[in-house]
Amino acid sequence: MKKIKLKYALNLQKIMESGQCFRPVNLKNGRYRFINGNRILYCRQESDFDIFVSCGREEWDDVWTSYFDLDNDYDALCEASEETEFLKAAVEYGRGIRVLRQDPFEMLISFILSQRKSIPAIRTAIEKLCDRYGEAVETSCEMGEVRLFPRPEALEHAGTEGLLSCGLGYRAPYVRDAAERVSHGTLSLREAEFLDDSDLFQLLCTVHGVGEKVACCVMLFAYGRYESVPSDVWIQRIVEKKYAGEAPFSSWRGAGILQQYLFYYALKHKEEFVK
DNA sequence: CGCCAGGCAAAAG
DNA sequence: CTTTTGCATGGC
Repeated sequence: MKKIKLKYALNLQKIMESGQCFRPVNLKNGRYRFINGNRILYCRQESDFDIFVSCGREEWDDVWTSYFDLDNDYDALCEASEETEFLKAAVEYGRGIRVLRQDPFEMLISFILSQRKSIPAIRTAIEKLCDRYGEAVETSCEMGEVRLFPRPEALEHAGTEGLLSCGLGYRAPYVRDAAERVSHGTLSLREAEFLDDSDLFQLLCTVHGVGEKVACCVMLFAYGRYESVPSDVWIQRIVEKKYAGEAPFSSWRGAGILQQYLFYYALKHKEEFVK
């Protein structure tokens, strides 16, 4: 394990619980496991500014720094916005959260199947998909075998029946359609990187089962579009309770990042927000 | 058992 | 164009 000193606060537990990722785990021996594409990282947290990682310095700099968005000063974003009392409290409470830059296909599928599911149920469904259709990888740390998120071809060939057996329900055809389009090259998630926000949004919405909210999640969590602000039931509750029904987020720079603090705060204070 | 879940597409008004 | 409705299944 190599020790890394961080420029900005990073908190693995908060990231794991912030609803933007579904596969990272706390292994309960003080170690966390993150998966980014075909790379696997084990880490142990000493403080918000010191972690031990299983990779070398080179891989950390090349792969994980951008995954954890560690060149971005989130506190500066907060100060630059038209800050509200609640935003300040939420940023304080959630300090160490990072908006991860995750694999586009994984995000597309994950958020398509997330609709009308609780976060624990989303995790269960995704793990089943990985166990059945993901490539098995042996880790060097004697941590056993890990399954990667399935490739588009694997989900395409899983068939609606296979997807149904992972608990996808009525979303199975949506996932199949998306996997097929990516697998056939009809939808190029790599070229989508070069589209501006508006074109990217419209492209994502052409996928069956992708609406405004899912498209925003993919833009924010896979493509680093930090002005993208997914609006779901939790955000609507926050707007009602704390902003008198009118969301000021959309005008903030880095609104997607700041909104993530609000979302995390609400998730961890359910009593306060559930009607 | 009943209720709800990081919504969406299709139908109806 | 805006509003309503049906949706499969797991977690609690």
